[in-house]
Amino acid sequence: MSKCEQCIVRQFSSLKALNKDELLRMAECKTSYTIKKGEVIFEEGETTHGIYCVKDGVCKMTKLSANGKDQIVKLVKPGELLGQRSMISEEPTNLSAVALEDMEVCFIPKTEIMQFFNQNNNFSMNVMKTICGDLKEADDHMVSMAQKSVKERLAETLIYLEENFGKTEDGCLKLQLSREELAGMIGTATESCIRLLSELNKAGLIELDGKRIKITDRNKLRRLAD
Amino acid sequence: MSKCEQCIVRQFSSLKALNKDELLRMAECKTSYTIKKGEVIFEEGETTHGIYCVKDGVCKMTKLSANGKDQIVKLVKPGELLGQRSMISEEPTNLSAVALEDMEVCFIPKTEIMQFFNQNNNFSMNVMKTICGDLKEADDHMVSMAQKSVKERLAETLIYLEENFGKTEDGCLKLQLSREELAGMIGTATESCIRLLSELNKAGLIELDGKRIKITDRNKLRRLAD
DNA sequence: ATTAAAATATGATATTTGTCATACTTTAAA
DNA sequence: TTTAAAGTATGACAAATATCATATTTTAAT
Repeated sequence: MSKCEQCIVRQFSSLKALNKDELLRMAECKTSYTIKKGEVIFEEGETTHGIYCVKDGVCKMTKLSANGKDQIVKLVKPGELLGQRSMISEEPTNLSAVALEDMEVCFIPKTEIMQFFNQNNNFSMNVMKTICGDLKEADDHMVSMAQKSVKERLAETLIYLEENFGKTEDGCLKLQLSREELAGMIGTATESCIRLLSELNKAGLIELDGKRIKITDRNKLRRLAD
Repeated sequence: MSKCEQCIVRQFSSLKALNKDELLRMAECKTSYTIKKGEVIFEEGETTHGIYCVKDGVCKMTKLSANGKDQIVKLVKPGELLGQRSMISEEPTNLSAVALEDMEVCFIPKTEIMQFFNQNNNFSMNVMKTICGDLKEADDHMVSMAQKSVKERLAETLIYLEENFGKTEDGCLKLQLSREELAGMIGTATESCIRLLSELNKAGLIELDGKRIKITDRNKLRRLAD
């Protein structure tokens, strides 16, 4: 059982407000999991009894829409917490969490988190601020979906992926999504996504090498995204 | 200065967790406003220094998109609070609030709310739960925007308006939105919205009488919405 | 009551996007 | 290494949606 005190990613989440004593208690009751790429952490509709702290690897939060397609609502990276929303609301989760890479996560039971809420006001405020940030992002995201064209959303998403998940030494997006997943992020058909990628490629804004994508003209791409 | 203790709408918001003492304090520092239909309560980008409690009337929360159209992100009715998100995040608001009807609202300064956060854990949890509920709605809304057709979104929205804002004695939607506003809710061009309303009218699912809309076949409309 | 302005309605047309078919390429399993 | 399956790519076409033009109706100001 590793010590939460020494865990670096804690610094990036609401958990940074916890004191030594609280961290020791958390270390004792947490459970660590290794999750392989493609595996499900929890599924839409499930009741979770705590939250997951992502130590390593990225996962997607998806929602199955009425037409049978998986919409990717959000990507979650190391340092972030999973499942706070449904734990606080005391409802089943509205989203599924699926690993996009091999992951390491720690599960912290609800009872423990609730104690922190009661004892540590800084922690509560941190969680509240995080959720408020998520809400703002969700609203902005919704407006994009409603008002922008697919091409604009694709451009926007490519820039988002580069800014938030970085690039490899040769300049390609580090986070590799399938075309289907990319289509699921921007809310379009896989073929449309592929077609528009080709178009951006021909226009010289990006380069395609199989699954790998390199942004070659960031400015034009950003202008396209609005 | 009216007493918060006796205000009915308080029961519907996070404020129901406040005790007598806290309510007295709040009554002393709050400011009441009357807002006429069409007036702006706050504008996207403004910094607010507290929250508004809606006592009467409905308002729309909008965001101006890059293409110059106002997207309606959310409607807020009596009993709900306005501006919590940006107050907690300590950021300018990302949305504008505009009255759709004559309104009565009370402004409660941030300092006061922050004291409640520190003293009253029930209140904090209530606020947190409300914001979590908003987040869930925003995510669901986003998926609708991304995956549903304009016609499906229109059907969905009409049902939402009836369920949440009721109907007049003669069965029309009580909340009267202009076609442009309705288009702004579903994220489409005003003409498309008008055209689809005509279509639903001809198909016998709704009846149109100028600006007024009556749902005549709720089941078919619901099936259309998915 | 009259009139101008705004809102609603509808047609014509262009553009965007989705769907289906099919070919090619990569990946992973036997 | 071979082979099947999955993923990527592209064409052809259909459907959905936006845009522009214009007519009609409603609303509000004079």
